[in-house]
Amino acid sequence: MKRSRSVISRVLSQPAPLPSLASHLDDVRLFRHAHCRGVLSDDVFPPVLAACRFSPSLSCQVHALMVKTSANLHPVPATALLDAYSRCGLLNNALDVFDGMALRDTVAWNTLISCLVRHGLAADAVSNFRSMAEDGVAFTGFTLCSVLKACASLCAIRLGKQIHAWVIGDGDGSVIMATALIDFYSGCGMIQDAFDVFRGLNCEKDVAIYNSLISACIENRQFKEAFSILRMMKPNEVTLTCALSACSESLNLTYGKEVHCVMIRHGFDSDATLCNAVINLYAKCGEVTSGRSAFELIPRKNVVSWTSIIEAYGSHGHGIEAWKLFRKMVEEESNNVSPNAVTFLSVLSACGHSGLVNEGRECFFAMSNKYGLNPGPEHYACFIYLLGRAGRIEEAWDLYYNLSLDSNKLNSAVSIAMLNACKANMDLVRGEQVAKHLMEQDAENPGSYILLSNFYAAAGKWEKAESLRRLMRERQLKKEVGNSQFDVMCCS
DNA sequence: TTAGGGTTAG
Repeated sequence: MKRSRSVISRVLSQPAPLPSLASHLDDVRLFRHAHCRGVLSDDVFPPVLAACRFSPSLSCQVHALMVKTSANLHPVPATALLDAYSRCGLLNNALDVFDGMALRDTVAWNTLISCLVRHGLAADAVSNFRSMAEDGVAFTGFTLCSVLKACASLCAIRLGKQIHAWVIGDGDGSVIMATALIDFYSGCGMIQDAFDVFRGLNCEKDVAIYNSLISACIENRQFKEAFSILRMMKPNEVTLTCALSACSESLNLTYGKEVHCVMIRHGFDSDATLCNAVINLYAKCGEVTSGRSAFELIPRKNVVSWTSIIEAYGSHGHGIEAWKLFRKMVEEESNNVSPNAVTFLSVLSACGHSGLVNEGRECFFAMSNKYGLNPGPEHYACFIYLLGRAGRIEEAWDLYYNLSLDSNKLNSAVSIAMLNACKANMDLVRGEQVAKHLMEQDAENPGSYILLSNFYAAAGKWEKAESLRRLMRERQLKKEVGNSQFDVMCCS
């Protein structure tokens, strides 16, 4: 921020700006001022792009001005533009900027790779890392941190270990690199290697690396270790969010309440991310009312806050309350929050569990018609489950049949929902068609055999039910045994 | 003057 203000003020030939101008909005205003006075130069664009990197429309407007002044032809402003597009979600614009760059230095490649990782294109990130080397551009620690993230998503252990070996050889003992390595090993399920990186670090450890190790423990279900690390450190908001996540995952409500108290004592109770983790803790541990209280106290509720509380009610069978909250979310204009795909899934699921067919239908169609969101297979599965449970087998079948014409929209979750609908409505003919799809989609999943076997058993087709169990044994497929956990409260 | 690490909802 300091840098951006000084650059702009230099352009305007003005004295140092007032401290009150230190916001993104002020940067943009100053930029507009500079533009009106016709004093735009290449070095104005990077700080302004950093200021409007969360706004697609502002990024596009600045891009237009860059074309007008030819600033887009220079690597530094062009890289800043690529980064702005990447951060505000315009992936194709970002890639076009990179393609149009005549000179691509290390930073430009790093920004591209980081952009691809941010948008979930890990394989493309790795292939561009290789292209970078082929083009003779030297990589840096920045590059490797992004590539390690891609390796974790792809579970590319070999490449990740090669990078680790290179880091050791290069003598990069930075805490940032160590954090990236911990994330990589954790993502690949190699928690001991993550601990080895942590123990082997010779420089001062900061709060982020502790947080990373706690997250690694949670991801690998090592809750005891996560709590031990917590006791050794001075927590910040992120630490407490991780701690709450550990409590939710391990259903440790007692410790979760302690963390909630610590959070209030530290004055972190207006942090939306942390408050959302509190809602999730209470919901997972069955205390929906406490979750609701936490929700009501959040000063600026975001889409995750709303979705968390809707999910909390829905998963505990309170479909009507979940529906009411959804209506409140979309009707209160002051919220300035729109439901996303996860919100719709939570609402559909809540309606399904409570038999709210009309509400579920309204929600399903509003998703695309009103909010422009394409339902994914998980939304179709939820809606078909809801229809089947309510005896609307014809409507469920029409939807399923149309989906079966487009393989991108049909997966095993949708087929399982349809098979359950057929089972609930004793529709053997359609059920057998779905069973065929399911075995094509997921023949390695023991759950599919159990489901099909149960379907035939419910229809009285015992021989078919038994033959599926036999086939499962022959293929040595074993379903993982389910388990439940509960705390026993002792009152003296 | 551009790029890298830790957190929340299904």
